[in-house]
Amino acid sequence: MGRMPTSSTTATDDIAHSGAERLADTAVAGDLAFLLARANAVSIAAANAALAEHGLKVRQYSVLALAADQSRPSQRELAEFLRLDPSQIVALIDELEARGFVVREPDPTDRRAKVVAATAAGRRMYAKARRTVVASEVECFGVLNDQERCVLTDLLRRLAFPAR
Amino acid sequence: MGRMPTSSTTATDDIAHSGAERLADTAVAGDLAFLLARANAVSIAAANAALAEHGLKVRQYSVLALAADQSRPSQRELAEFLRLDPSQIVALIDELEARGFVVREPDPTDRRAKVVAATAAGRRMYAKARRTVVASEVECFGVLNDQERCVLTDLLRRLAFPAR
DNA sequence: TATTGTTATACTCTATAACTATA
DNA sequence: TATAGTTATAGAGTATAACAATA
Repeated sequence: MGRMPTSSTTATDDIAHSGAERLADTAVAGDLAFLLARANAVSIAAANAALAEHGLKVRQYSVLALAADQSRPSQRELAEFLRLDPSQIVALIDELEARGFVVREPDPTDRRAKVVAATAAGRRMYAKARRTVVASEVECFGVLNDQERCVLTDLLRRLAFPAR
Repeated sequence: MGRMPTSSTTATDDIAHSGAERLADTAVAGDLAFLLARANAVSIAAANAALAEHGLKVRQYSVLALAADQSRPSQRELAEFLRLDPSQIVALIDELEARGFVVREPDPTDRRAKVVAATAAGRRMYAKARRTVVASEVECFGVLNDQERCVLTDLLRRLAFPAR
């Protein structure tokens, strides 16, 4: 299924409208790729709505989260992990850096590489943003119980990081 | 998580590179929204690679599939079901119509609406495209067994079409 | 007054190739 | 010769508002 649009609707908006319901019995509606795409669209809409109050987009939030971790990722690692082109990472970090949330530090072991690290302000922003994202995920994924979310996490992890 | 890019890599490309592996233990990597986004990116890449030989994009394939069904969707229904803006549906159908795969028919019950129906050529193309898409899904979702795919379908359906 | 399809436009995201500095 | 980051740019996707025809 295609990349679905990031709607600006809030997580509480009604999402399956009457028109779409009539199509819910088609073969497409049972297709795993389609359901994955639509579920993702719902999830992104919820996360974007939650992050808007912090002036963050979901993409920047992901980078900030990885920078706020102790993992000290290089830009190349971020690109691979987030499945973005390295050239896209540049702008993403430029903006986070301009807002004082992350810094580029030289990698002592490879002078070509730059490590992305969160500043104190970045960690604070991440903590704040994370709370609203978690809240939005409760709305979004709360239709599943704890065990179901565990099962889903396991299944998705295997799809997201297929063994080579 | 952000909309992830549609890579033009084939489904058999190695997807979890060495760089990304180091980040696989971060909090982000266990986040449902992130895994959903990344699994979707993997799935889309596989489907796009499969559809390229038919000159179709995954978005057009979805519309064609729904038109080839007996469901006779209106453009508005397609928009809601696929979570696209109605204005995007126009160009999508324009192209499918120009290639002779679908036609816009007047809805006898509402003269504002247009029903999208597949032509014979459209149904043939859909049948052909479907075979390669199914094959690509085997590659993509084949890491799960039958039962796991069933469970995943159920869980995703509830996320994709949350009760109102 | 509201809805369907359409057009137009601005904006964001994505893909690609080239360049620099290091390895 | 290959890799990390960067720049530039063209193309695809997305969001928004307005319009004519119809309800």
